[in-house]
Amino acid sequence: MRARGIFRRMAAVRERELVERWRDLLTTYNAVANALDQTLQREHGIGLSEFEALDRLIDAGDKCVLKVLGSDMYLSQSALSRAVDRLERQGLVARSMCDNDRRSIYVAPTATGRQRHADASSTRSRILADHLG
Amino acid sequence: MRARGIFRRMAAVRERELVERWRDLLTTYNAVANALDQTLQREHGIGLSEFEALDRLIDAGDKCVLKVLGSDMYLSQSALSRAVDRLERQGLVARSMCDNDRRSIYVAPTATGRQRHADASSTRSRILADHLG
DNA sequence: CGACATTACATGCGCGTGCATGCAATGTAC
DNA sequence: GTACATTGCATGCACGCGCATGTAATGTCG
Repeated sequence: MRARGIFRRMAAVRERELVERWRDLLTTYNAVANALDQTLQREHGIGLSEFEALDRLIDAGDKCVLKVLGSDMYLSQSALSRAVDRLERQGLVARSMCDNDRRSIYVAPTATGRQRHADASSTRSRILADHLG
Repeated sequence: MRARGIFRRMAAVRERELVERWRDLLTTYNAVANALDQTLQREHGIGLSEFEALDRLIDAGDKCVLKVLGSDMYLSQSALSRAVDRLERQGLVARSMCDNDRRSIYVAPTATGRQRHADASSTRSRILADHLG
């Protein structure tokens, strides 16, 4: 009887810890994400999702099928499609057909896109150092 | 000369670590937030923001000025106002006038709201244990 | 007292998101 | 070969968000 009470109390403590960790995650994420999004938008004219897509694209090499690019991202397929739309409209990436599988679409950064990414990367480092340093 | 190279390399390593931590934060947050939002919506008819508002309201005691409730939340003032709208429309909280300062508005959970919160809390614990355990 | 700034909240607006769907290309079964 | 399922991407739609603004109540200064 006494033992059951102890176990229940331990479980309750564990739950409170989880909730606290979750609230920390919520506030930290929103603070960093908002700061990044606003600063990138103001200083480089691109939002957070566009930058993340461009960043992972350049990380993956010069050319990447859209599906592969989306496979390790947090965005849904439609959100990524539209983020690439916005990047393309600014001339930062270019879509091209894939001959092997004509359903797939290659995305490649342009020279302008590479430059923009380099500029924005230092902004990202600054914001991340401010919030996560 | 050699020393400058070493420092630059150390700074680069530190930046890569920050970016990696940030990507972890992005993916973890989105995974937990999406799972929580969908499960709460499906099993209890409320979204993540509504639950967070209700949760903090009950944590703060029975009655709370809207401004105070928003002070430790990640949501903007307008987003919180509308989250409370949705909670009120479902009869889970009630707004009331504040006699001291008639600009302020009290928010209080109803009996139904307290019950819904208790039910949803166990769902939250389950999801958090799955993702952060 | 009156004029102006500030606070607390609600709301119009544009935008990015996920979901569901559409469409064309590919794979699979017979 | 034909019929059907599946894959990769684009798009209509509803919705929640932040920003800017509106509105009423309060504080402040002369």
